[in-house]
Amino acid sequence: MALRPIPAVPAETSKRTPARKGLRFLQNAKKPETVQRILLTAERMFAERGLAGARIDEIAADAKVNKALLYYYFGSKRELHRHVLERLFALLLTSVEAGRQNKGSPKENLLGYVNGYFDFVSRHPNYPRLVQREVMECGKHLAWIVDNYLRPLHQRLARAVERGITAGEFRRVDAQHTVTTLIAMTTFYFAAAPLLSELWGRDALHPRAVEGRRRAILDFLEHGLFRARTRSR
Amino acid sequence: MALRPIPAVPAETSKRTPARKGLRFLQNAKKPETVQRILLTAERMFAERGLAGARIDEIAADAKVNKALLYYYFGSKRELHRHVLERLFALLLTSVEAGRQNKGSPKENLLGYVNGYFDFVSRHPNYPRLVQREVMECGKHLAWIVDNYLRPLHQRLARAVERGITAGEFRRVDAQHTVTTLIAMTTFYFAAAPLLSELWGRDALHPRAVEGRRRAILDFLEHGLFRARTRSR
DNA sequence: GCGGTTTAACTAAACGGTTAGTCTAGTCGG
DNA sequence: CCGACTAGACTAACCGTTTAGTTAAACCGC
Repeated sequence: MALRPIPAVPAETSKRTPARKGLRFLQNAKKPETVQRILLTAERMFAERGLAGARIDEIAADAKVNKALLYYYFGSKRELHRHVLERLFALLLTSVEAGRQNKGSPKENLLGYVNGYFDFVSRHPNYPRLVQREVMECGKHLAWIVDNYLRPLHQRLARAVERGITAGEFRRVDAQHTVTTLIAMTTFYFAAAPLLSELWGRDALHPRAVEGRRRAILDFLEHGLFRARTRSR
Repeated sequence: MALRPIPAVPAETSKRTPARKGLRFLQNAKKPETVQRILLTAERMFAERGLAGARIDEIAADAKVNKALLYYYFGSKRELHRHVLERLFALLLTSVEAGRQNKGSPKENLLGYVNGYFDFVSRHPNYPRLVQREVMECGKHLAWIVDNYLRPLHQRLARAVERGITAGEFRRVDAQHTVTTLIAMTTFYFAAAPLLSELWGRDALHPRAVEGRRRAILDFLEHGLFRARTRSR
């Protein structure tokens, strides 16, 4: 049943991230497909079992390379994990960047963010589990992620909500909690997809199920946040 | 700041779960407080770092017992982990059982569940992280948890939603997705509490913050689910 | 074009630190 | 005496990491 592992999805853009010193594969990269295969396999494993639970041997075997190659490219398990995360965060940022529209009403603006985030996560279903894992342990690693990636996103969303409130399009809600709820509705669904598949007896990541989820979120959002002419307050 | 570990909370009832054969501490239990201390420490560690990430030596040291005592009582790391989970599930079931009210309108009924779940989670903030960890990996362990604990709960909630719809009190929403959203709004908040604390610069588990979250959820629920006279559809 | 050199990609196998789990010998309170 | 518990040494396996190579292609002077 739907408890098969969730495959990692490669980057949609062929151009790679700018060079980082000390990392061979980003400088010359004669065979980028191997590095990709390692990254995608690692993404899947880390999402499923976490940094501590994933096994280097298994990642190497699944990626069909010798495990020494992981060290040749990434230096250590932690570094590999960091690269998996950073790759996804970079994709998320560009994805959200692409989906935003500064013109348009606050409602259209917010819906752009919500749909953008939902699109990204449905294209990268491992992302929520990887981030959830980071977010659940209170280490300094977390602070770094928050400062560099999550806080900017949350602040944008919060501002979008506040603009909607001052424009009178949204109800007078708590912006912080509303953003949390928005993120939760998408993130939880994909992070708990194995559970929901088991629970419903059908694959929660099937495209039809995913679109159903999107509709449910937009519906809830519509009647939970937006002030319509026919509704009070 | 708010990145301190989240303490585990002991059972509210003094009576223990019925005896299981093969487990010394449940049969005679001359010093139940030691067993409790082990369980609560393990709960905190497993929530923070997961089964694979938590260290037996560290749990023993934090619980101020000799490591051999963990094996004396629980036999293995996995068994200890299983007991931590089962203890919490048992508490959850009794807690939800206590909070339900079959009389009353569908709305009151559903609110009873939502508040009951919220109360339980806010009293046991480690629960969401422990369960989230289980739910994210697709093992057979998951199927067992779902069948025994999660499915019954979800079904009750789904029926509560459906009754509200047929009674005309709720909008005509998808019951499954609505339940998922209800669970998500509470679960995600507490599971991601370390993140939110970091993000907001204040402790997300502080009682005032927790009550703020409850209000936000109920508000969202009110305007997202319930059909009011003044609202359309 | 051709031998020789370099370099990136990759491997087999060992190495060694960590850690779950065990054992012994014993203490202490009732 | 017995059951709860400790101190701490110990083991065996697991698993991250390293080493010491091999292969193949690109490069280069002639």
